[in-house]
Amino acid sequence: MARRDTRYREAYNRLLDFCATHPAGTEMPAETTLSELTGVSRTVVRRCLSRLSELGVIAWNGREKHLLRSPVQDDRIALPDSADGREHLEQRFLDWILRFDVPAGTPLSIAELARNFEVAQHELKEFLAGLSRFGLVARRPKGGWMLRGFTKDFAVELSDFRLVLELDAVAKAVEAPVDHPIWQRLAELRVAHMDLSANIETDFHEFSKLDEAFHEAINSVVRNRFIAEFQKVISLIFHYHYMWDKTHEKVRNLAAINEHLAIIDAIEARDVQRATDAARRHLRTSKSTLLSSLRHHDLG
Amino acid sequence: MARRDTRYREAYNRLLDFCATHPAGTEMPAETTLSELTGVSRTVVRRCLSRLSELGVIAWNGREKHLLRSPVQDDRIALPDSADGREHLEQRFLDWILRFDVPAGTPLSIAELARNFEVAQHELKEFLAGLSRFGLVARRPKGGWMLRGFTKDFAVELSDFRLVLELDAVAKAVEAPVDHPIWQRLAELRVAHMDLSANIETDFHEFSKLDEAFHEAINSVVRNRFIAEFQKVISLIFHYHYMWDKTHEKVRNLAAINEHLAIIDAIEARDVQRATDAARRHLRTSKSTLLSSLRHHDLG
DNA sequence: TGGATTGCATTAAATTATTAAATACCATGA
DNA sequence: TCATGGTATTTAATAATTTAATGCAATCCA
Repeated sequence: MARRDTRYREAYNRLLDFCATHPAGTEMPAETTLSELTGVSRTVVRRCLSRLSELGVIAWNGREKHLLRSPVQDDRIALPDSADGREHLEQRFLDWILRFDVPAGTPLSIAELARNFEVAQHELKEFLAGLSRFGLVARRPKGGWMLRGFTKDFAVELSDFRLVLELDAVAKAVEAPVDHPIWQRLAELRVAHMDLSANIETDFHEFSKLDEAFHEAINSVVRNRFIAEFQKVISLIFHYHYMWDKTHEKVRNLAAINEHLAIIDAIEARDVQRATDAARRHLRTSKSTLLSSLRHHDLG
Repeated sequence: MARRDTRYREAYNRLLDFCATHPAGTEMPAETTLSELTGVSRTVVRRCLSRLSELGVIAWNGREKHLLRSPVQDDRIALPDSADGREHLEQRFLDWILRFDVPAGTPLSIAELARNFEVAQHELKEFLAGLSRFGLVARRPKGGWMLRGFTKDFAVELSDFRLVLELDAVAKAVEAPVDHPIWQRLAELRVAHMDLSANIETDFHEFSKLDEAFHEAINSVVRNRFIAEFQKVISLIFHYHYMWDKTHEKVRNLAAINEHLAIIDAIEARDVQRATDAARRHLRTSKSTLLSSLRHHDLG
């Protein structure tokens, strides 16, 4: 029960590795040194030394501690299979909402989500608490959480807000220094867009990912924690709702591809006016798609 | 240990009140009905009925449950003194940062904060997780949290962004319907500003609160979850840094009061151009104050 | 017979308790 | 005297526990 001792286990194995690089009889460094070496506190180092001493790998008596024998495979301590769960939790959570078309108002069960995503409940709670700051989820009156949808009015405002952020980003992109990674990125995106355009008949559903990549690239020139976080959620919401509206998907996506290309052209030409105009046009399309997807979803 | 039974206690007392309104012998309603009446689940209702039965207030046998006697004061169950902690946690936390001039990079101890603010540790953790979405706090590599500061570049961007949001808000305020609470609020704020202006010699440090109230009022016309949350943090950060710079505080605050009054005038006159110009002027002052406060703080 | 109600079991969420790890402080010895 | 080790205290992570909610089958009475 209680806290995991992964830290200790990892440090222990690392110390074992350290021992292996020295011959028997070698004097071990000070606890503080080992602590820095392994990146853990002295408390953990001492626990490790204790075990090393018990197993007879070292002799330990106060400051006197020297290597007795080379460690063998059997001395190693087992690690719990690395749960990289928290890493991509956001990605996976948003993806889940998208993929299963989770409707607004759905109660979110901490226990169930934690099971499915294989993370601890408290981690999921923290995660939801974070999302609630964006109004994406909210606490329910009698406890628990729910997914919040948004009304048409809100969708309009969100679109407008997105417009403001993205026009700013486009303007900054146009003025990015020549060695900024954005140029490389834009060149790649241009190719990807043209490829998809060529195979639009079959691969039109691939556009969603490309759209996300495109907007992320544009916004990457804005170095601002606040805006970056918001952009993540905004792009999620747009995607989320795009998914709902399957009507004319191919035609719509082809049109969007061309709008993207126009923006890329203008940015590469370093033409602010043309770039912001193109962006404005594209975002207007986006907005109406979002609104119509809301309508369709409400009817269904 | 474990979960609080406040819900049960409150429901129980409410049921007692209900019993008091009926004479002995009255048949009690169904569990479901009582559940709706008290706003808790049937599980809790049954626990309450159990106790009522034990104390001889009712006779309970399956569906047969009737009042035996009127409840007396002594039947009541004690409530834990209402911890409204979570309610104002944000306010109090931000206030603490402000008041004690907590510098960037300060490690935040969950345990200590939870003690000081008298909330449970897990609540504080959720709260910090929320703030981390705004980049205001962050996890430290070896666990725990820290307060993140921001660089001068970031302050500039934040100011610019604030400008965008607030100009939008001002423009919307000018077009607010006549029955919108903003008008009442603005009238009150005008009086408060003039009062403070009259007593500026002694009360100039009171401006900080007024400033917050003013900007909050302006932004209250924008009905958008995202922007609203954002504004909260922006206003916090501006306050936070205002506090650092004590130079010329009186003069600066008097100037700001007049700028505020100019904005109020223009909004009340429903003059968009004048209002946005006034706002732009005020926010320019704000920005330079923010930047100079950063400089002073860095030097100190 | 069927709709409402209860009894029971399952599941979830909130909160405490417990353990691992970090840190602070004192003691000691080269 | 300063680096190092010993010990105590404190903190953060997480499991365990309790309250509360919910779902389903059994049951009662019209």
